[in-house]
Amino acid sequence: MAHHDKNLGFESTLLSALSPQVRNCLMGRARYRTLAGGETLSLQGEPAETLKIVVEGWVKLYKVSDDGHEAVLSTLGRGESFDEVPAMMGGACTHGAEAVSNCKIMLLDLSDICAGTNARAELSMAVMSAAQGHLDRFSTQIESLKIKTAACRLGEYLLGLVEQNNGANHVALPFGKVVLAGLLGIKPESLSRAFSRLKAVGVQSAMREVRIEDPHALRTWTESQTAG
Amino acid sequence: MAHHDKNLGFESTLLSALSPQVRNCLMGRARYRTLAGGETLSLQGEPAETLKIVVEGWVKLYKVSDDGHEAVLSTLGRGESFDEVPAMMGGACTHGAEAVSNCKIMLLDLSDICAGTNARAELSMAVMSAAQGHLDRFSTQIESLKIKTAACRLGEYLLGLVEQNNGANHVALPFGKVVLAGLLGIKPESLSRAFSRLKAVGVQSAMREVRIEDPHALRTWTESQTAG
DNA sequence: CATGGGCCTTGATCTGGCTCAAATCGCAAT
DNA sequence: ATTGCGATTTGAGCCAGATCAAGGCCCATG
Repeated sequence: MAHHDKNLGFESTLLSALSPQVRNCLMGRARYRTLAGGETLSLQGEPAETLKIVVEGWVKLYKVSDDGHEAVLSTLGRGESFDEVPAMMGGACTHGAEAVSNCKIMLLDLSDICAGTNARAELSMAVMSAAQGHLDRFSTQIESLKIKTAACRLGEYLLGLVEQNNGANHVALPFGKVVLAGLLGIKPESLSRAFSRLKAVGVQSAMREVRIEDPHALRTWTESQTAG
Repeated sequence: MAHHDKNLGFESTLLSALSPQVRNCLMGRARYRTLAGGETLSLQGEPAETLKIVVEGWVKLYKVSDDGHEAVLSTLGRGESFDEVPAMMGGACTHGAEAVSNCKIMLLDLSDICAGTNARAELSMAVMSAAQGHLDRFSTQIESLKIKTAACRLGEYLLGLVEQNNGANHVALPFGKVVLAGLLGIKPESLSRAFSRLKAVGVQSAMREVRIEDPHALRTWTESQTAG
C-alpha cells in the first residue's frame, strides 16, 4: 500500500525488532482496515486472529464491567501494536478496541510464518518484548492510580505528549476530552477542573490545543504532588 | 528440594504448560531461596537473571514512586511466577519483589536451556502465556480502580479467596491488612472501614479469619455497586 | 437560518477515602 | 507480670472527585 507503510517498519517497536526478511514477509501479507472515529475494531472475548498495528490515528483499549461502566486501559497511536500474544498463540482478545479518531490499522496474521529457519523464534522474542512493554505501561498506570492525584496524572500525560513532540511546548490532544478523562480514570467534569488547576503551573488549554509554558516546572510540580 | 517440588510442577501454570522433559530439566537445575516475611527478593531495575516461582508463602510485587510512596501491583502465592520475560530475554526487573510471609522461592535460570530440539520454542510459549496472565490481572485491576469502590474491590478479593478454597465460606487472609490495603489501593484505616461496611452483607472478620455468610449474596452486592 | 445534539465548562452539593489522633489488642522480649 | 512495639480499630475533620444541573460552543442536518 502507500509508502506510509515502509516507514512504519521503523516506527513500530515491534516491527523494528525483526530482521528485514521476517519483517518484509509479514508486511507483504498484511491486510488493512480503515475506520472512522467511534467504530469498534474488536470486542472483548472474541478470537484475536491477527496482531494489530496502528498505522494512522488513535485507538483506545477498554474493558466494560458487568454494570456497563467503561474503563479505558490505554490509547495507542502510530506504530503501537496490540493483541500480540493471542495472535501468536491463538486466544481471545482480553479487551475491546475502538477507534477514537479516523484511523488505519494493519492486521498481521501470524499463523503462517515465513519459511526462514528461525522466523518463529524471532517473532516470539518480538512478541514477548511487546508484551513486556504493555506490562510496564499497565503497572505504571496502577501505580499512578493508587498514589497520585488526577491533576498530577494529567500533568504526566501532558509531559508525555511534550516528549513525543521533541519538547515542543505546544501540543495538540490526539483525541477528545471524554476519552482522555477515561484514560486518566476520572469524569469529564473533573478533567476540566484538573486543567484549571494546572493553569497555576503554566498550562493553558484552548480546545484541543495545550500550551505548556515551562515543561520543566510542570515536571517539578507533578513530582512534588502526592495524594494517597 | 522436598517432595513439595514434585507437585509444584502441576500446581504452577507455567511449569505445567511444559513437556515433562523440559520441565524436569529446568526443575533439576533450579536453585532455591528461603526468605522471612519482610525480606526483599529483588529490586526494581536490577537485572532479573532468573524466573521466579513461589513454592511456599506469599510475595508482593510493588513499585515505589519518586517521593517514596509504594503501590502494590500484585500478590503471588504457591505456583505463581514472575519476571518471566526478562529472565527469558535478558532485562531488568520492572518492579520490586518482597516476601510478605515466610516463603520459599524457586529460581530458574533460562539462559542455558536443555538440549531438546525445540525446548526454546516451548519455553517461549509458556512465558508468553504467563505474561498474558499478568496482563489480564493488571487490566482487570485498572478497571476496578477506575470504576469501583474500595469496599467493592475488597468484596471481589474475598470472593477470589472463597473460590480458591473451593467455595468454603470461611477463609484466612494470606497476609496482613497493611499489605491487603496496598493491594486494594487504599490506606489501612480505610480497609477497616471497608470491612465494617461489608458486615451489612454478611462478612465478619476477626483477626485474619474472615467469614462470608453467603458468598452468592456478596457477589450480587459487589456487582450492584458502582462508584465512579 | 433555525434546530438539535455532542462536547466542554462551570457551579452547588454530596460522599468516599485521606489525614491526624487516640485507644485497643496481641505478641515478643525483659 | 511488665514493658514496648506493631497491627488494627475508631473518631473527627478535610479534601478530591462524583453527581446533578445548567449554560455556552461547535457543527451537522433539515
